[in-house]
Amino acid sequence: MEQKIIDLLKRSSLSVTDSRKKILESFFQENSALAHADIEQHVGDEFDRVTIYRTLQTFVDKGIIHTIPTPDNAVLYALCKDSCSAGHHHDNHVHFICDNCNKTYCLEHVVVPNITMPNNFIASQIDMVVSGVCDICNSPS
Amino acid sequence: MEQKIIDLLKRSSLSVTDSRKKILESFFQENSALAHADIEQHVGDEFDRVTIYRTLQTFVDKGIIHTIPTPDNAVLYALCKDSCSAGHHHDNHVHFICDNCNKTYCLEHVVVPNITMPNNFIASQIDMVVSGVCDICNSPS
DNA sequence: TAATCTATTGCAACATAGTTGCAAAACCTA
DNA sequence: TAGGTTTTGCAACTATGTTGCAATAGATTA
Repeated sequence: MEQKIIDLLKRSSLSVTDSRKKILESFFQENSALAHADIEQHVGDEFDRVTIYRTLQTFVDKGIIHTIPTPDNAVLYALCKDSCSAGHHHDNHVHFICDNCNKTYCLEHVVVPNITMPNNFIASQIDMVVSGVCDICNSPS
Repeated sequence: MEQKIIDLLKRSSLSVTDSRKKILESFFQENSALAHADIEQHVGDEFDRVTIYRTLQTFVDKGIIHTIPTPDNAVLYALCKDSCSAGHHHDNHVHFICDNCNKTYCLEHVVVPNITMPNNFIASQIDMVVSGVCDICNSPS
């Protein structure tokens, strides 16, 4: 784990610091999208609020994570898959927010469908966010 | 215009007040989705910030307007069409944000396509936000 | 249309989210 | 390990949104 994270940082030409390692660790451990507050909680008060903001921004810039728009307008961050490169996300999958457990998933295999735009409208980016009940919350206990 | 607004308020069993009239007027005049800040600007300092927040919330509750999630996580509000009733929006159209003029449109005639969910995921709501260049910005001047 | 009751507004205070400048500390390179 | 560079923490600030409560405006009924 430690090594995987260090490699990822180096590959993105970022210096390896404690806060970056800890924050990336949160994403690998949780395996779902995280809000700023989730991360703050996960790393404890080991790092300053500002550092977390700046680290997340850096990760977005480098294409390590991407942001997800949500219906209630909280900012969520999730790990990008390998196909993402700095500044150019191939982020055309659907996001799913569970109304029950509140987790957010990247549905990597559900591709955003094409839509027909009205005359003279040109689409460059499409965000699709589905909410409902996830597989875990939906399975019989 | 005045009468149309008063009727709409009465139909929603809301009392007719100056702030409600003025805020609704903004929506009818602009004919695009508005952020809280847009409205604050439009009505001037005639009304308190708090009043605007509460009025928008009331309108959402009554199904007069609906919120739109945006990729940069600003809250936008837009008029609901007649098919919306209190609490139950038939809000299955696509929203469009112009990267150039920054206006947000409800593409009333572009219906959110069906998607196939992974096993055991159940979708209850789908939000689709497209960004790009709108017809006005795209037409030759 | 005046009296009364209820709903709405404005104010003040607070809470949360996010940003910026700058000095101190940590990281990387050689 | 010495140097320059990057990152961090602190403090202060802005923007955004919320709550309680007293004052006011709207609706209702006689």
